[in-house]
Amino acid sequence: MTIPNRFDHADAAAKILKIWDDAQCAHATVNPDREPFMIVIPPPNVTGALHLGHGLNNTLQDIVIRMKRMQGFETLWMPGTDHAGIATQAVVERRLVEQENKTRHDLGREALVQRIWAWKDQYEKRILNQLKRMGASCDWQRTRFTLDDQCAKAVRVTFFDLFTKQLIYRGKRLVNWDSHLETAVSNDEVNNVKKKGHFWHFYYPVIDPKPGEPNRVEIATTRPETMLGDTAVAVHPNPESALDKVEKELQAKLAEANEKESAEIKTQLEQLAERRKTMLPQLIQLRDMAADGRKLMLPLMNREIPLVADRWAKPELGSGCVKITPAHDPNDYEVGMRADLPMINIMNPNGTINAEGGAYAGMTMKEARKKVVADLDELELLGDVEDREVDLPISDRSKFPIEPYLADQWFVKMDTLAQSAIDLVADEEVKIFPERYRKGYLDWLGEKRDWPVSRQLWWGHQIPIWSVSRLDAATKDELESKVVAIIGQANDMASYRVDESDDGLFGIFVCLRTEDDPLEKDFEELGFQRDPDVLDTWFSSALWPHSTLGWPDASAELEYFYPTATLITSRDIITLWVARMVLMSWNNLGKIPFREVFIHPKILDGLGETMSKSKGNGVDPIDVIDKFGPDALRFGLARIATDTQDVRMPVQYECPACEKLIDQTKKNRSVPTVQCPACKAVFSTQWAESEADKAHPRGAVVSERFETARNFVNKLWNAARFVLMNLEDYQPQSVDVDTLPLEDRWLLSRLSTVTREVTEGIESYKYAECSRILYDFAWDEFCSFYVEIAKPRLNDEKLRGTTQAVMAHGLDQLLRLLHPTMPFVTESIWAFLNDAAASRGVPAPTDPGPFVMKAAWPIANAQHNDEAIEHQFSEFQEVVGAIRKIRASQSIPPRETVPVAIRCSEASLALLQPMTTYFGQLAGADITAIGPDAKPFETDAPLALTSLDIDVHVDLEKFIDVEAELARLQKLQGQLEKQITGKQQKLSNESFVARAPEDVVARERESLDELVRQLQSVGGDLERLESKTKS
RNA sequence: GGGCGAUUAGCUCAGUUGGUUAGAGCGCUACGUUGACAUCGUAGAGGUCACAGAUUCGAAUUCUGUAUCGCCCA
Repeated sequence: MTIPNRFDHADAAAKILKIWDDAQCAHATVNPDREPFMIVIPPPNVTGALHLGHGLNNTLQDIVIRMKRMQGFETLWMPGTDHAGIATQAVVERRLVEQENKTRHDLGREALVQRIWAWKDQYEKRILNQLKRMGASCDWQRTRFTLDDQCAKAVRVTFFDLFTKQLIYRGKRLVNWDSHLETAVSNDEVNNVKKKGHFWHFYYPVIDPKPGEPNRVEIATTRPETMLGDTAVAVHPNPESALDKVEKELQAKLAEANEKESAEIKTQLEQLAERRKTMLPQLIQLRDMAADGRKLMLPLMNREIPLVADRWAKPELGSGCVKITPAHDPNDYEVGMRADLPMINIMNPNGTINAEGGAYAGMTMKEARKKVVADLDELELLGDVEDREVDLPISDRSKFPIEPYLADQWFVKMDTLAQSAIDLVADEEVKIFPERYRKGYLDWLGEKRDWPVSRQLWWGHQIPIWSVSRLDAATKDELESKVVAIIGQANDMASYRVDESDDGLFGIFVCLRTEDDPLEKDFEELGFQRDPDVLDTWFSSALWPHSTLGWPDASAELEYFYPTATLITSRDIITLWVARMVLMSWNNLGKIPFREVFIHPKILDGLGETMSKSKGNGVDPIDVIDKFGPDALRFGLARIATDTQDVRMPVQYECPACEKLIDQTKKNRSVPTVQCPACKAVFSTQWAESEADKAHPRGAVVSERFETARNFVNKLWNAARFVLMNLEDYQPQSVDVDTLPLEDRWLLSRLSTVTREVTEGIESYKYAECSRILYDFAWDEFCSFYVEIAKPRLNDEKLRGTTQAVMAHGLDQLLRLLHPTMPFVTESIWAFLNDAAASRGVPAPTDPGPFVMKAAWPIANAQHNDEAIEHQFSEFQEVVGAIRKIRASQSIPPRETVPVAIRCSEASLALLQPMTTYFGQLAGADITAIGPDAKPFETDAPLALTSLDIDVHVDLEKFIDVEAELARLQKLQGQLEKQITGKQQKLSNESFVARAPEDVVARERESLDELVRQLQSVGGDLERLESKTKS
């Protein structure tokens, strides 16, 4: 058998994928003979290709899925993608502008949607291919898309149900308006950035002031243009008590403050006192004027606006008065609601000033701002202009500033829905890991804020509501009776509601349960029009676990697989997605969607920033796979998935010419070409646009963090290669475990422990720990010790057969345990192992099956677990280590064999005697004496293993380097003395001796004794060596 | 402003209920390639566990505060 000494992942992976696919290894069916286990994939957005974060997310899911499949569950991993309304439409629109200089309105709804479908097809294909190449064992025959017919049906039925339950209502609400995309975006899609701005002070004249009253009021704003929509100026209803309250808080803070803070607070208190003196009387006067109904003249618009008393005005800040623009500021909106103020919308959907802005109509916000300030200045109504840092809300989708905007939106009432999702997590029906994320989930739902679900987009599930509005009472009654007549008996398919608006007019809203219902036409003939808006993407994602299984239709799959077992996702969508899946599942099915949720860390780049394509630091999993292989990608990700903290992963460009890795910096990650510092070749990056730049070969962005994992794959491959090379004459045989030599029983015991730890670890999402356990076991125990010991045994005809049996079993078990993390290399080796040892196992050989992917997961054999054996073996390992240390300090060449004498107890002798030959293999040692009577050599290098009561002596006759030996012993002596001093101090501390538990004290005493003995022995050795050099 | 988390070797991270000399990988140093593996082996150097207090016989670990960083919410 010839096996190459490198695992050719590129060649193997494609073949293995095909074999699995042909054998339908990942296909799940309803199978009453097995217990079901299902996970739904968090559907990736079709907006763009997958990055390393997806790589992590899907690797973790696949590890669980693969283990469960091997454990015999009927395992379904449901794949699919998400249409990601705003994000995807925004990308396509941006390209439209860039490439054709067209807007969506130039194209029209149908044509734009068609373009987005084309985009979706392209990226869905790419994404699914990425997942497949990573080895994700999804049931690809069931692949879904949040906008496909089945999901659409689920969305429609759910929406109708909520509408019928009166949980969907229409409201004018202040929304975050993206005036570039011309849609509302949710709070979660808004980022606040700090920007330098100004604080402009204006004066509004008072109309008919009474004697003694001021003739103008000062207000200040960071957004002057909004004054066009002002409908009031507010002053605090009780400025004195408000100031008292502020002062009280400051005093309380002062009492607890440190020196530095207290100075600051004192200054604030002084300012407050000053304000009380100079401004309070005026604020009280203004409050009284407000009570008396005094009005102000809004400049530029020449509109009378009231002076109102409202707690939103802060007497401790600025002039103490605040302008109120209810239609363009969230806080002012609240004031407007409280004081029943008119709400004047001054903005067009595209962000320009509308007719309400009078002379300013048609200007952009920016232009209007400039002009308003200039005009007020002209009128001598402009006061100070301060520099100030302001929070500027930016749309995460378009990167344009957000305008608060009053718009008609559909809302889902969250009250009872949210409560159900709270209860289910609070009662641990749904468990969230790590547990700390529970709080955020519960707090967010606890606010029970209604969910605005309208999106002014074309890409998504169009809202199934037809409406007629602005009807007077009589017309309403007439139309309503017609609606009732049309609906008639079909009230399970159509539903309506009537709303009265502020101005006493009515609107009628009809919701239809199914797509293309013939009733549509009937309503349209009555003048009903379908709402052009689409639903928030999360509405369809919220149904994902059950819509993918066929809901609302009854399906055998739904019956069998639901609820799913676990959801593995990232923390930023706990509220947006996880919470909504819980409440929607409860609403639609009365069931939880999943029993557990695991939140995994995020991957950051070397600078601690999130990876993203727009920064240029994003890593494509495919690039990592091409360079390091899919197993290395997966193992490399799994081993960093702890539950504590996000992971930093420094990234590099790979020079396509010389393969050197070049660290990414803020500078070089945003340039179109980079010159390799090693070979001076120039390569292009994702930013290359000009033909000249693109002509250079592309440099992939990867991370050297995957080298460790790649090396591990190689180590496993080569260990397997060794095993396979020594199985040529393998014959299956049963093994009597009790009569096996120590090293075999040690391996079996370790396998039992590792199997238990890994099984429990994967079940509790401890990926990093499992990876480490497997890495250490495979490398440091199986390879470094078991295989090394097996070498001489395989040359011994008497031992060869059993050795082959145990070794084949060890490799077999290791492959199974590693398979969920490293599916390709393990499947590849599995095929070779099946050729060499078709039947294998301890104690009795069995048929392992054609695929490790479908092989049985190991069960920790408690009978093989033997602590005494493991302890004994570690004695052996320590002796090996001692010999190696002495050799290294003496620079004895590895190929030289050195005589070694081991002084030990009778018990240790019994253990070590049968293993003497292995010291040769592992430490190049020839054991000349072993047992209680073993003596030092004439030219001796000793090392005492006091805790084991073993002295290791190496004969240096042929190699003695006195200086080196003296140095080694002196260093040892120094270390011992330091430790002894520490222990002595500890033990001379009376309260330690008195108060620490007895066993701790006893252990300290014992170890001190041992150290002293060792020091004496080293002292003796030193003396002998010194006298020898003198003689 | 509120909440959550982090700070351990040059880098990236582990570190169970407080108890021998705080670990790993990469990087670094020295030595070593005819048979599984140089994507390797053996050994070594490298740490005031962010800082300041408190609790305790004993603190990387528990508590309080400070600083810095990250995320979420307002």
